[in-house]
Amino acid sequence: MLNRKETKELLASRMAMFEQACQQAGLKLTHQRLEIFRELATATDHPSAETLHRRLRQRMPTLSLDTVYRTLASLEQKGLITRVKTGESQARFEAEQRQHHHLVCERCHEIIDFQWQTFDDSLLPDEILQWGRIKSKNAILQGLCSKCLDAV
Amino acid sequence: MLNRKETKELLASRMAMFEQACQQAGLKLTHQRLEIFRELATATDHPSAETLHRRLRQRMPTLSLDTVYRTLASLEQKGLITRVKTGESQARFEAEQRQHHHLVCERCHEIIDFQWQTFDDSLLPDEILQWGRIKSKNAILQGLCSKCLDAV
DNA sequence: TCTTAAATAAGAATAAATCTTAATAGGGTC
DNA sequence: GACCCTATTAAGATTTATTCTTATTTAAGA
Repeated sequence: MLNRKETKELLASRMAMFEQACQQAGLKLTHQRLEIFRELATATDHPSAETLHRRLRQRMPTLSLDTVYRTLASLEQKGLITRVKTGESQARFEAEQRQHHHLVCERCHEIIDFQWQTFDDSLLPDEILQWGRIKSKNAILQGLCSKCLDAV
Repeated sequence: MLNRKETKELLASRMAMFEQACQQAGLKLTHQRLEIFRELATATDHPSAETLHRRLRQRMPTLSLDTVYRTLASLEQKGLITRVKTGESQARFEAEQRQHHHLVCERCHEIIDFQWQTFDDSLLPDEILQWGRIKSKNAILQGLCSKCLDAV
């Protein structure tokens, strides 16, 4: 695990990278955009727009929900964040862009990231290759987390 | 590929299995329920509730959209159909319950099923096992299908 | 500092899904 | 086959999630 100082430095470098990416993408460095990204980048629970808005409102009381939606959509479009594929009604997001996979609790909808090098290294079935251009390859595991198992 | 007669027989046996499953689940065999399932079972495009409703209305003009939504929800809850995990605003469904994986075009949102035995046989990373009870393990590939690649 | 286009807040509007209610229809019982 | 009971349905109202409209503000380049 990282200590507080290391975590802080990591975030600072992520924010610096984000600012650079925004400039290259032609996006202005607005306070709202920076804070929305920062909140998402520090969250580990793949929050929805509403959840982010609720959290950010603590420190930015005038932030509108629409701005959160609009910002998430534009950052997704520029490839700076990702919309998580779920079956839920509210869309959920993540800032993590390194290769990883998801473990989803079908009861509480918690989503956990995990690494799986063996999968990343595996070759695709041959029939797939003629389909088009594959851009990403991910695993989704579903089940019940231990908390939900206990809660029965 | 199957010929017309084989396809017809396959569907008949699926419908028989579905009827049995409904009875075991305590669901009445209503005309609407049977037709909604039949339509989904013969579709290969992972349709949304609205798409199913549009198709079914050709032969069932009084079918309400609400019934399609309600039926899909109850069949999902009984494990007879599956809600496909996408990032789209409209939920999409499939009747296929055999193990398979998805190939998704990020431009036209076409979803193709495929088999991947190597993946199915692979072992999960150790850290995962303590998380809870894993019920399913699937791969999602994303990219651009050949039609969309050509259309640029 | 000035300018300009992009971004924002607020509330209206739309889209997707669910709820309410009265009517209908499986499917078990006689 | 007629009857009954409850699940299911259609229709339209409602809720929830997201997007649009418009007037105002602000980042960032001249």
